[in-house]
Amino acid sequence: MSRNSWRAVKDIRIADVARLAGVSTATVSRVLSDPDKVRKKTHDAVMEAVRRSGYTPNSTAQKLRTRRTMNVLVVAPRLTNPVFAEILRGVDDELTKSGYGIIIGNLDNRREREARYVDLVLSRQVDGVLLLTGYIPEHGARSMRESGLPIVGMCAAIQDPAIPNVVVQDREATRRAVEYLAALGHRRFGYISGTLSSIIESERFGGFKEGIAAIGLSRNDFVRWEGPFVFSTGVAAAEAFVRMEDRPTGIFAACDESAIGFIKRVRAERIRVPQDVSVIGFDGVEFSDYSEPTLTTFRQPLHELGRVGADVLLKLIRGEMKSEDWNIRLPLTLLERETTGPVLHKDYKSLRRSVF
Amino acid sequence: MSRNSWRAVKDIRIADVARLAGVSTATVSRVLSDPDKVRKKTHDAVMEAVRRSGYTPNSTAQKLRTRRTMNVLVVAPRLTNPVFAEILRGVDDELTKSGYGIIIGNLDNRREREARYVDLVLSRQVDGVLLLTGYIPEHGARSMRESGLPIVGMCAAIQDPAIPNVVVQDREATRRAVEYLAALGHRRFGYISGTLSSIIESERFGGFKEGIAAIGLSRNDFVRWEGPFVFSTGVAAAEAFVRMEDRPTGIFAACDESAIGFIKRVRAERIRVPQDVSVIGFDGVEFSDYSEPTLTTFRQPLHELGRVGADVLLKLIRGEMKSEDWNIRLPLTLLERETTGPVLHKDYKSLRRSVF
DNA sequence: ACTCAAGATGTAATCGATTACAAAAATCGA
DNA sequence: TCGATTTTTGTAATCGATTACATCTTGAGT
Repeated sequence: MSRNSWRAVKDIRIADVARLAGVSTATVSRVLSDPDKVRKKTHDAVMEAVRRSGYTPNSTAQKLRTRRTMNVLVVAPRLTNPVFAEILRGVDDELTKSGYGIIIGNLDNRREREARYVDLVLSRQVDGVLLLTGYIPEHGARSMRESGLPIVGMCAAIQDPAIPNVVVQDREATRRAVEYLAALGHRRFGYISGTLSSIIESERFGGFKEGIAAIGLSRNDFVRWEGPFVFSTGVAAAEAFVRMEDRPTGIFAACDESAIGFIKRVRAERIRVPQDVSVIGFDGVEFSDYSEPTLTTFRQPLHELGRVGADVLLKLIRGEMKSEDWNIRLPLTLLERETTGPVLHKDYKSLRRSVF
Repeated sequence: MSRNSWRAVKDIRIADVARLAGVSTATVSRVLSDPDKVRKKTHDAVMEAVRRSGYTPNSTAQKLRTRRTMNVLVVAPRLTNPVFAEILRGVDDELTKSGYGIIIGNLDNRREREARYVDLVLSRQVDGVLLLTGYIPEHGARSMRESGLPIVGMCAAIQDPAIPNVVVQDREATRRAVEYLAALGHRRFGYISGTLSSIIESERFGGFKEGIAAIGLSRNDFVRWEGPFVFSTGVAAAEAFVRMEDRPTGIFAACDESAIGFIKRVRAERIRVPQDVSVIGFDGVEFSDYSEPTLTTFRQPLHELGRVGADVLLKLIRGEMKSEDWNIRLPLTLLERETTGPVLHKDYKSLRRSVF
């Protein structure tokens, strides 16, 4: 069986259409791309030939000739994460309007996969790149950076004047989270981290520490539990939490998954949320609406983030703007729901005694 | 500003490398694609030139010449659905091993988006198609079906001998769900549907009715609540449920989201799960592990489904097999957890009185 | 009817690789 | 060392479109 055994039986080229319509290939091309440049009568004849032959231009040939691929690479750390999936929807909506396609660069949290996507750039398979990671992938001798291709960062800011960033204000939001808990009377805090090497994590932890400082507390007034952005990180944090002598009462989780994992686990120990411990998440993914109790969290404008990022990239590709001075920072919304509340007892141990 | 203002300053072509190495373009090409065909000395000289110039072949030109794009189109109804995201991971793992890329066809539940992806096929931008939908998109005069491109169905079986299906046994599983609830003593059932027009839904509902018949009951012994595969469908079902006189005690939901939406809502009415009503979901997505109570559900082998589907498609593309007689059906696993239990009271009204 | 500009169409180069075929170089045996 | 054979390399056609430039039509103005 030949290697190309699967190919369509009939493959119609522009020359076939030209012959059928009795014109040159140039005319057929013009009819399809710039109809005003040909006479109505010719136009109709060509269109008729196109219809009858079922011709669709070979887009690879178009790409080669025009040097535009109409594709954009979106590099994401992990596709199963609903945050990235939702951003992707926004990106897709915007790109589709302009006829651009998406090629997914799913790192699946494995950094060695980067090489593959850098190659897509170097071999000119895309016209631009959206980075949902906080850094520019390197690869061998050359990198995306040197390719000259437009890149937009959509994670925490990439420090490079040539690269515009479209991000959310996670530092500010995290800081607000601490202040919000403090206003409810909390004075001992827990911080459940995300993936340590990620820039998002360091932004959020940075904001957290700013908040701690802002309310006049110090490094001694909080504990930090570490792990990636997944449910089980919250579960592990909860297990450390229940073993503590002097438990914090206000918990900030760097993502909703770990917040929910934490809550599920502490409730199994008959610790009540929010009466015994308040928990605040981050992201505002859909299932946080359905957790028990409903999660207090910051909702990211994910769809908008995707749309704005894609829009900036398209402007860059079209040469309608330069990279400098494009750092957009979208605000987050605090959803005050059921997992946070005022501190009931200063001394948690006495609380336990009184309840059980 | 010129239209191509973004393009890299230096663009190295194969001819540049050839000149640098003092050989012809044919030799450079051979060094890169079939190194054994050239003398070691030439090989080294060419590689040195490649390294020094930072050459990467223009893959669009390669595609045009070889008529292979090394891309596969994956058509999915909705990307934010964790089920599809997980399948996609499996697909990605398998395709990456063979050097193929993924182009995402996200329908976002809007059927009119199909045209765009049919065009990708007709304009020969992909070598094959994986359908996570239950039907082949049509478009204008021609369709994917006529393109002659290999297609693999990964939803409920597509009825076309030319198209292999790699699917899960959802009909059997749903039937088993009914029998499982019946074994716990349930005799009045509720069925929370998924998107009505989807083939998955009709498969699952079909299995449900088979189960009802198998335990000797009839159409009068269950109610069906309709809606798409989302949380709010379960919420709406719950609202109808609480208004009922003679409530069912065994609920099957066609997806975990609606099962969780249902549970969240009935608990708000102080109806207990599973003491008052048992709920069984479908899919086994990650957050079903963290719902309260932990959801009883069928776990789909999503990652494996993706890998197997991609593998079948690659075999088809390579001409290593024919489409006929390739219908793979993967089994599901029942996760018996906390939302199902034996029937406690035959008469639910007396139950309410006795409890509150 | 004639000129000339504007508009429509055709010819052929081009995008950047791969590869059939031809030509040259290396290898081998006698 | 010579010719036959095998291996290596080069030349040029090819994939299928777009588009600069040349050429031919059309129609307005006089």
